[in-house]
Amino acid sequence: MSWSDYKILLVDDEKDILEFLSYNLKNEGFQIYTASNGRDAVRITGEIGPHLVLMDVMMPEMDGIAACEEIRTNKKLEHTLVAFLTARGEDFSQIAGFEAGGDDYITKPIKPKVLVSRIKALLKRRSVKIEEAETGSVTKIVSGDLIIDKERYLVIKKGKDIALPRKEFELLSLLISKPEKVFTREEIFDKVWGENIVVGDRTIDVHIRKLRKKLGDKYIKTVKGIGYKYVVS
Amino acid sequence: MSWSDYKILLVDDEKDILEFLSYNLKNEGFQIYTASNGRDAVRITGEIGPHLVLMDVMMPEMDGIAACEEIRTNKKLEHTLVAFLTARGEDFSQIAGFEAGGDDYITKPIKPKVLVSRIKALLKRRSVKIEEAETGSVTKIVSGDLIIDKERYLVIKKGKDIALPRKEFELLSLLISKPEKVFTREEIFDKVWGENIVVGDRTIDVHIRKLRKKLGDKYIKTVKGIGYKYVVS
DNA sequence: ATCACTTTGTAATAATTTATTAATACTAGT
DNA sequence: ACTAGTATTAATAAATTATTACAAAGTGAT
Repeated sequence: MSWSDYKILLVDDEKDILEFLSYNLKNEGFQIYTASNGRDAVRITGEIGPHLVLMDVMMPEMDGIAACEEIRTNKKLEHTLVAFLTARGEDFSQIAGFEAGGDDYITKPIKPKVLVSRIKALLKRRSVKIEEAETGSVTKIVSGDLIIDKERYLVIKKGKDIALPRKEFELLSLLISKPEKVFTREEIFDKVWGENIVVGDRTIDVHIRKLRKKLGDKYIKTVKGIGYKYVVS
Repeated sequence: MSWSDYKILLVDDEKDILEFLSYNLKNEGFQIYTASNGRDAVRITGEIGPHLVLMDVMMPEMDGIAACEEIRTNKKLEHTLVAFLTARGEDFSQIAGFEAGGDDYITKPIKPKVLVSRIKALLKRRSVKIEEAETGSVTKIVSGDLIIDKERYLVIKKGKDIALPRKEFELLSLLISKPEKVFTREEIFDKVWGENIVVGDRTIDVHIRKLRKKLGDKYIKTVKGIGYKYVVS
């Protein structure tokens, strides 16, 4: 998945800002759509299903927070990321934004470089779960250049199949289910081994080691004193 | 939310001071209420639910500390801020260390300008905790231009991720959980290290140093003789 | 049941990161 | 200028993770 596969909807009532954002993000290859108020934003989001909606908080017609809440009620858009733009100093808007279900907020003014890296980080942070039509259970997870195929119990890295033993597979699945989230050793034990199974302290490390050997070092990061997390390079 | 939406209860047994405070804060638009002893303060607080109680420590009937304790037992008032007024030279380490204690303390005499900015800082720069929907646990704390991301175990400063080791992360989390509140060294030891762990006197300083190095100097302020506080510039 | 093979877990120890101490310098308030 | 408290730094200790080799348990085919 390259940057040009991502659709981003920009929403702001000030034309200048819309142009500034648009220009900088188009330069990175993103597909850019725009809207100038909350109501349009909700409508367009429903139509095109963008990966990210980047939206001003204060707008006529419908403010960003209300629009975000609206978007969040649509089950089809549950994987859509919403980030808010707020002027420095509008503390309370920032806050409300998070509570409305925003994934990030970005303060204006912002330098193009910072804007772009922030947006890339946001987009990379998510993994896409593919559900089976009938049962609704997750059969594949796509994240970065890895695909977890739960049906076939293997990982596809850049088109190459890598078979993994059960424990290793489950460990990786767990970590990749929430990229960037740090899973504590305790959490890992609970979810991969089960609550009352007791194994030695270094067992997780060894499994992590084996995963790293098979996949490469860059996917699983150690957070010392806490646990491990899956990251998209 | 504008300043006139905030209710402040002033408590002092000296009429002059009450007038001084009242005059200056009314000028800023705050809704001001007054009481001249602790017992009244507790009663009025329960009745009107002020956003902030600004209270002298030494008072007849019921001193500020006892009144604060009382207020803290009321679940409905858990978001009420309590700040103490203390005469310069009074041993306010007692106050600061107090368990349910105040969120800030202000030394008399104080210039109107300083008073007002201090109060505004208290009211406005509250940090906001964002809870995860499922578990109800706090996953993010937003304050000023920092975001504490407990899930990813890192601090985001203007969109930049800064990874912190465990102790540093916990120390910062503690301080940022109540901006402007001074945490005594004792409190910090209790909450970050644990009640019976004993470490040397300079350990906290070193961790503060490391945080300052990574985040910049402006976030953590030393309050000599008492402890440290997180401030929003 | 046995063999060959895979998977899982353990133990020892190396490597690394983080925490703490200790010595010394600095600073603000009298 | 003195003092009490804080800052800074580098060295050292402690905690945690990585790595390796190997043992035990499981699997499947003959």
